[in-house]
Amino acid sequence: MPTKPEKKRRPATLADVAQMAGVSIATASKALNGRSQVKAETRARVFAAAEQLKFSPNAMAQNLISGRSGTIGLVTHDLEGRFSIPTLMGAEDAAGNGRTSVLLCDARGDALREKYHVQTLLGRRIDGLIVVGARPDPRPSLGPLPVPVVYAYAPSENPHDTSIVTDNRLGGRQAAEHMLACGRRRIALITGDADYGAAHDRVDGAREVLDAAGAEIVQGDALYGAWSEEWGRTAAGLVVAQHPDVDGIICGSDQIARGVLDTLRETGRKVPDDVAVTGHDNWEILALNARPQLTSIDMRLEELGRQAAALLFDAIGGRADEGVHVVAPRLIPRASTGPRVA
Amino acid sequence: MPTKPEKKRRPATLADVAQMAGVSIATASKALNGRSQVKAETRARVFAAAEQLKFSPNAMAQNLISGRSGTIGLVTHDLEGRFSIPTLMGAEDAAGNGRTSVLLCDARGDALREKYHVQTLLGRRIDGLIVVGARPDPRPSLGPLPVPVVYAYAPSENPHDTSIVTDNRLGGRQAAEHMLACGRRRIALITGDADYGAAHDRVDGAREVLDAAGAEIVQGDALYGAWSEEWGRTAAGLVVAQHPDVDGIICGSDQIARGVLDTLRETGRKVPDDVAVTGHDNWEILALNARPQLTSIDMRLEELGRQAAALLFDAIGGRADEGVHVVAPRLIPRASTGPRVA
DNA sequence: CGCGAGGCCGAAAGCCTTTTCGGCACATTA
DNA sequence: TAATGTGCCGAAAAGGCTTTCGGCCTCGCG
Repeated sequence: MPTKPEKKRRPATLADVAQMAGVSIATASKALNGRSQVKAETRARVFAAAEQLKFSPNAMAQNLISGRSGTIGLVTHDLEGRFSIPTLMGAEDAAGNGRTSVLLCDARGDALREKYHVQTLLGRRIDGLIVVGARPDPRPSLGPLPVPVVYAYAPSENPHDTSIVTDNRLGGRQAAEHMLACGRRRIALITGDADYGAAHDRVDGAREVLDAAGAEIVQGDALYGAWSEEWGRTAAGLVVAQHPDVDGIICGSDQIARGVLDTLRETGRKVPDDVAVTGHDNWEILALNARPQLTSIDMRLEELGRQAAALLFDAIGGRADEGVHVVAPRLIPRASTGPRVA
Repeated sequence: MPTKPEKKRRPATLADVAQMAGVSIATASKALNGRSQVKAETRARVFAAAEQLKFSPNAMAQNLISGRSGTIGLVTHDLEGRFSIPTLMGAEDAAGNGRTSVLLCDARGDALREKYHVQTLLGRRIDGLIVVGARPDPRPSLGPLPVPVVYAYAPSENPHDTSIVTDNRLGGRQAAEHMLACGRRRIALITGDADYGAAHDRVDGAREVLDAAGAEIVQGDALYGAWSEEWGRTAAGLVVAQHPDVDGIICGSDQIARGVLDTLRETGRKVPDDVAVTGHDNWEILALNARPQLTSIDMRLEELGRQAAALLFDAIGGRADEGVHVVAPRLIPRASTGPRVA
């Protein structure tokens, strides 16, 4: 059946409420906002009228006065990506609990699109901006903007901007320390694309710990390749062929670790009895479905996002805190690591 | 150069531009908006002033007049989820190309939180609302709202709402037809949680095609279990033990398919020579890393999101199109299917 | 009874922009 | 010259709300 041409009923305004309650607009406003200069009985009348008219204050008008929009912009570069989403979640969470809403834009790694989005967001008078990167390497600064900016996951190249990132070096250390705690002494490092600073940071952290403990890094250095299971299988094949006595493999990602586990199983190594394996990212869909389930480094990205929002709110409140902040990851122990079984 | 002691550098307003250009506010507005009643030379002066002051019109004031906010709300229930994100991307894409921005809220499957978010979104005078579900089963309607609503991925229970979903039944048919095209005649169906309507829809679609072709469904019915690799391994073990002559397995998800592939390899079956396998969802991180790479049904969720936005814009424009719309999935052929090799 | 003190309420300004409409200056026509 | 156009521009209202400030009324106290 066709739509009934109902008269377009615009939403109730404060004036409507005031009229129904028999008071002035000013009084209605004060009543609804809890100002003290209204008699209790009057206030009740106003509330009743507002209720009946389903009045909800026009945020645009309110913001026009206050000069604040009660929104923050969230520009992401990787909406389909694994890493930006949890960050976004944390930020949305921190914002949603308050009175601010999130305007989302996806710039898809395109600087031009980013600029365009930032411009329209500024036109909407956002109170602040969070920029979520697609990968952890530093990115160009947006330059001075009329509102505070926080760079999350990917830090700004400008140290005077406010950034918050995950501590990849510490993640590497945690993996290595865990290996040592499991009694492993001949460790292989298999990681992804050497173009990623994060790959090196994780390796550096691990090497620092292993060197200090006098443990061996088989082949002397990490194996760089790709962030894929395929590379994990290949690299693990190399390692077990050339160093049959390897007893621990630290992987730069959970995908790589999945590949490593496959090769180990197919070459007859028991995990963790013969070889312990750690992943990185704690991507549960991979880590929990692995055989055995995968010990992994959780970057706590959601927490990162939450803190990004917290930093932003601080900056909006005038307490800017420039520089690069870090969120400590944590190791989630599962069945792929444990003591050696000789 | 006498600089005024500006205490707080608020963003430039139209009045500032007008003053600098030596014209009235009205003229400045008309100049910037391309109205015809301005002399070219005057217009140039205004533009120059705007440029210099970095003027960007206050969207809140504009919207206050027009009554439209130029924003749409996007309520998701599964921000970390695999399925809502592409839908959200498509919607963001469709909106971002126009002049509308997206206000994002995550309700986390909580109806109360959803209600709260919808309320604040309405306060912000969104022009429309998209609700993205976490799973494809029908969900309660939000009831009549002062703005158009489109339910994406999870349809509304109310057939008079506008919903858009993926065609799971067709997805099942596509998988089955592909199996037949590959010459398979003894097919097993392994799928996930029987609580999901989508699981049944996919099975029904497949059965319809297989029955029509007179092909055998081993064990007579689908095996329902969980959406996990573990279940895929287990179920595949059952199937090959009881029906050694199975030559095709249609899986309800890529995760299940991954598990199935593992078991097939470990029981010495060659894929696709002995058994062909299809997944569902085309989750590339799983499908592309599988051995062999996995043929899968792509639900085209991004397209679904785009169409959701398109439907919403239509409704905002007065051309509402109620009912449940479907997006056709498509099969992505990869190495896990192919002709039998006797 | 007079007077200051509060307690409540309402008129009006203001936020920033768009849009309507009236007015002014100049050119054209009768 | 007077009447009519035409092209540009500006005053002012509108949009919904908050806030300031002045005014009225009642009350308590001297």
